[in-house]
Amino acid sequence: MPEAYDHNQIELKWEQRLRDPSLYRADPSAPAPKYYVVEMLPYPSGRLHMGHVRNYSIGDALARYMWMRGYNVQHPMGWDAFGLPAENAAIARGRHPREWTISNIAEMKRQMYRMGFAYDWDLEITTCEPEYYRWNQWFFLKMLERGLAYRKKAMVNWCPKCATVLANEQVIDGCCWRHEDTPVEQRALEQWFWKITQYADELLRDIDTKLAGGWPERVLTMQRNWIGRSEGSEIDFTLEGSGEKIRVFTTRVDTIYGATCVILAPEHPIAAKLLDETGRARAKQMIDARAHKGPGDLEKDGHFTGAYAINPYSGDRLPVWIGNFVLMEYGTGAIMAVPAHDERDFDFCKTHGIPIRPVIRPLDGELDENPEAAFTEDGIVERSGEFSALSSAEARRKMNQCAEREGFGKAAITFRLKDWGISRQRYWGTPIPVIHCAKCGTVPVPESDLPVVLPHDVKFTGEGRSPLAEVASFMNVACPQCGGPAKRESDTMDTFVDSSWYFYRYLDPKNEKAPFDSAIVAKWFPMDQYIGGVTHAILHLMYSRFFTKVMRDLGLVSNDEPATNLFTQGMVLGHDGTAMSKSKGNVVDPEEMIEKYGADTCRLFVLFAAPPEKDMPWIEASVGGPRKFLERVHRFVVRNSDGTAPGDAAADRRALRKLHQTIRKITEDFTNRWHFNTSIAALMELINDLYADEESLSRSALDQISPTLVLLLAPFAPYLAEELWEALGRKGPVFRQRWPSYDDELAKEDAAEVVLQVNGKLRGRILVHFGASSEELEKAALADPKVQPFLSGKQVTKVVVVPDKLVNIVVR
RNA sequence: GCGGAGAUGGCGGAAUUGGCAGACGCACUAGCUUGAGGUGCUAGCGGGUAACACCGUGGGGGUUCAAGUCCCCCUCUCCGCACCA
Repeated sequence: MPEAYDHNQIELKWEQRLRDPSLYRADPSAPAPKYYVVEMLPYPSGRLHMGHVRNYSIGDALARYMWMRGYNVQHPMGWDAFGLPAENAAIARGRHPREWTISNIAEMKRQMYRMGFAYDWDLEITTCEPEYYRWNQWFFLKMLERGLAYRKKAMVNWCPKCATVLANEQVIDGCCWRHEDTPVEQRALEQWFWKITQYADELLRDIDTKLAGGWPERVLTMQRNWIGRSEGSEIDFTLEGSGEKIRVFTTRVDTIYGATCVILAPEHPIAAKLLDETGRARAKQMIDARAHKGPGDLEKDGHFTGAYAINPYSGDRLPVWIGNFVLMEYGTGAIMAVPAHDERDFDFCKTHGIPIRPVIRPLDGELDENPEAAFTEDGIVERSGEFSALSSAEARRKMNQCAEREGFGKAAITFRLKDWGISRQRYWGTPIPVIHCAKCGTVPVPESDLPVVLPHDVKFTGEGRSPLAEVASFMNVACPQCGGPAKRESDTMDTFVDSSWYFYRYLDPKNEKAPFDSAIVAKWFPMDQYIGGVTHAILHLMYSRFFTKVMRDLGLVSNDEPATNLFTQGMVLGHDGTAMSKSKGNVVDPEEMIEKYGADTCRLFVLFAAPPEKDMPWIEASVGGPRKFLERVHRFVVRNSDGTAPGDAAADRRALRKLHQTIRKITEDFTNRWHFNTSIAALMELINDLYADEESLSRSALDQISPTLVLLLAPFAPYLAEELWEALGRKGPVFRQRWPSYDDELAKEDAAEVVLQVNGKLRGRILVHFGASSEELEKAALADPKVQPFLSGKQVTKVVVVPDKLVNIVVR
């Protein structure tokens, strides 16, 4: 009896032997085509979770397969090491974020080694190290130079009890995460923004021209919606009295003769001027209420300012309101309300007693004088002066021309996409490299002074201003321009900055002169494959795309997009089919599973349980299947590794045929759609067949089958593959061997099985030689004893023959 | 509300191009093996029937010799966005 499959003994042995990162190194001088595959880097939260195991098992299988296909594979890993949890740990447990983060990284790296992921660890990057984040700062300065970075007042969540700014994820049901009964307020703070909107058009266009086909359609749709381009008009309404202009954005200027009021966002600067004290209190109330907005919709609320504005087309005198449903961040922060032709306006005007004036007639009907609901489709314009009787589309065109001619408006395009607010009132992030000088204003830190190093000794109370603001030695600095006393910026950068370009830095991680060497990047970019969770479909990927375009415009890279292909894997769910969470108690710890079943089994299960793009539940009872399979492979290879074997030609033929069918199947799965669940199922079928014929196989057949089987297993269960490769007396490592090729002739069945149907129902099957003629098949089918009873007393009206496959006899 | 994805045995899933529904695995049942077993092996396993017939891929219609797959209508589930003017 051969020794049993002892996963711990095998895996720990090979983990040690295969530790050298140079084994996984790409060879820059190799003539082989490059393949750059990156899995989204983890946040070092403490331990690997099943989502990581899945993500990295997919990427690892792919990297190993591509190596075996002879590609020059680059496969790095790193740490998204800045972020809020580290700071929370500091507040809750008094551990320094740095120490907490570094020890988490060590732990997770140990786990990744244990899993046997094939990374070139010499490329490792850690975003919280000054060697990395200094280039965030450098990019910030470049953005500033190019006018892509600017400062403006923006609203933040504010907890009055902590007297501190809250991140969105710290706001729970509109209240502070630490004070559940304290509603969050909105406060305006000077913050830094990056002008991603300057690239809105290109970001949108390249979705179709550069990404379609290589990125999941779902992600592209989300990005298109997020960018939200919409064409319309901007029109000035003149305030009665002051003559000040209120500019509104509308996509339906054709309805403007139906406007019955103008509504400003409560934050609108003009609103502050028009409102009295009560009005301003109402505005503040609306702003705060919006922050608490839970899943339930907010009631439409409004307040009349007392002012009137003139419709430039009709001359109508319209009341000016503020309304809680008008967003300052979108369009111009002001709208014209056309209740007859917009549902929201209809709602608003109904509740506030504002008149409704229909001006669009449906193409196939009459103008509804007393509408019960808004008619929002295009139609024929009526009661609109010189524009009457035009179609909506034509009216919009003419009205835009008119606005431009008269100087009170123009055609305009608005994006939903907003500029990227990168300021965080946090400690554990990249310090923003600017200095505030009373004399010179906002002064960038000179490039030669980078990095602006995050100070180590900081108090974490979770209260008060940003922690950095309290560190005098950090804050007080001489102004780089005038040398006078000045203060550093105390905000740090959003951690999405770190993850927007890390895949470039991997290629040249130790460069001290530049973020990376452009020549090296040019060789490897764009990434051939990027793999991660769909949760990052919008923000991370949009910011990464933006960064790439900025880097291109800086002359650093020549690619327009970071990745040609994106793959989004599904989530790993608990046994109850819902997302794993501590509160539900359905969390499965990968390390426990590795202990119990082995890393190879974990990988295999996570790839086998579902196709990789789908969510999959972790059902421990099912893990035994892949485990048993590995045991069977181990047993088969070990006990057949030498000695004589009887040899039965028919059994050999069967086994080799199945072997070649399996190679073909797995090769196709890798090429087409990554359905590794079916690849592994094919391997299971193969081993099942081999067991059935084991006694009869010849020595020479076994000598072909076993090594090939091991090679096929290698991308999915690398540890066992190494062990068996060695047991077969081969020189490793196995993931640097050639992927086996298949022979279609050998894979071919001896005879074609043809299905016999009568009226589309299966009645029998026959074996025939391949390429049998339709006449032959028809004759055989009509004569078949299983088919005959279904023909008696019936008239054959038609016979459909699909050669080598099927005969369908149609009877009446 | 808008947009996207999906619904197949007790469970996870397979069927890639309109051509045998349920591959592979789990669970379950029976037999053999074992001193014993969370072991190994063999067989069975959609419903239905003594066996056939027949029924069966969320529901209803349609196209076709043939539909899980194509078309129309409906229901439900998940995800994203959600007053975007």
